[in-house]
Amino acid sequence: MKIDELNWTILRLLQQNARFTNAEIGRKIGLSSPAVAERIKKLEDVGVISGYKAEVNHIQTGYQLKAFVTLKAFMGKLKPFLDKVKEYKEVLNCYRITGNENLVMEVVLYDQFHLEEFIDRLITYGEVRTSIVLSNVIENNPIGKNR
Amino acid sequence: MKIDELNWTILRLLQQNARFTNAEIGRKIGLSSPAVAERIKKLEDVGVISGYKAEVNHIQTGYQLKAFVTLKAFMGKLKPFLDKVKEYKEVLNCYRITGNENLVMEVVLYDQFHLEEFIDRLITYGEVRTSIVLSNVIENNPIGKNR
DNA sequence: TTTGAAATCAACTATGT
DNA sequence: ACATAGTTGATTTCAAA
Repeated sequence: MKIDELNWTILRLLQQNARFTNAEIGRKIGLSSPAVAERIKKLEDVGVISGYKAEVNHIQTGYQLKAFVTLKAFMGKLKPFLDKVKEYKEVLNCYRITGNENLVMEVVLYDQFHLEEFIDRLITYGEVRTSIVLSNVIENNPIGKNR
Repeated sequence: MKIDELNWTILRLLQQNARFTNAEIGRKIGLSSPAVAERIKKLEDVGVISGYKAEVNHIQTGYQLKAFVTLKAFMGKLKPFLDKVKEYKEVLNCYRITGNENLVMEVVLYDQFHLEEFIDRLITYGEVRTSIVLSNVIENNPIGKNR
């Protein structure tokens, strides 16, 4: 799909705040609210916009720690783990990756005891590397037209 | 803030689809729409819900590659990079982390040439490790009450 | 429950092929 | 002449008081 300048602006705005009304967006880009609605609907239909999500502050919900955990699966252990990981509520995202490790997971945890217990669940499947998040340098930078 | 069962359900629903109306949510959990509105407003005020974001499919927008890139900064190069990275449109998220590396970045790229050019920008600041994302095992699993 | 605002739908208009 | 993208105004639905 062709994404023109106006659509890029709409995408940027909705990535910043999905609750902008069509009228507000229209005011910013110089279109009527039905025209904006039409453009957004098309972006949704084509799959450029795949959904609208509330962003939850994990610390406010009691998850004090966030971490990136990689797994280098033992021989024959990757498939079983791919099934198992779906049951882990702590895992926000899990990706297959190239390189020395097979998977990287973004996880939230209550505290260091929770982290320890979580790692214990993984070590039967492979080598585990854990990087605890200290701070956010950039968070949810909207995708835009670049270069 | 105390988050009861109903609020956890509301959070789960809004993380799946931020466009549920108060009435729809109310129907699912057996509350009136104003009651739901009041609960959501409190979750927002307290900061449990920090925003509502449109989710954009990066492949549909022309970014064929997604990767995790870590940086182990050279002596004295971390601070300069923390300033510089804010200018990089490819970087969706960037976190300070514990461990051998200082930073992990989630980036989107047009193609392997773009990736090469991006890495070239980083190598003056430190050691770079790149893991290209092959597939999503778990994507945007909502935070919930667990264990 | 009521009020105001916003989304939706219909009909019409302008522009470009 | 037809297709595409936009406006305007009426109706319905939603959210805020």
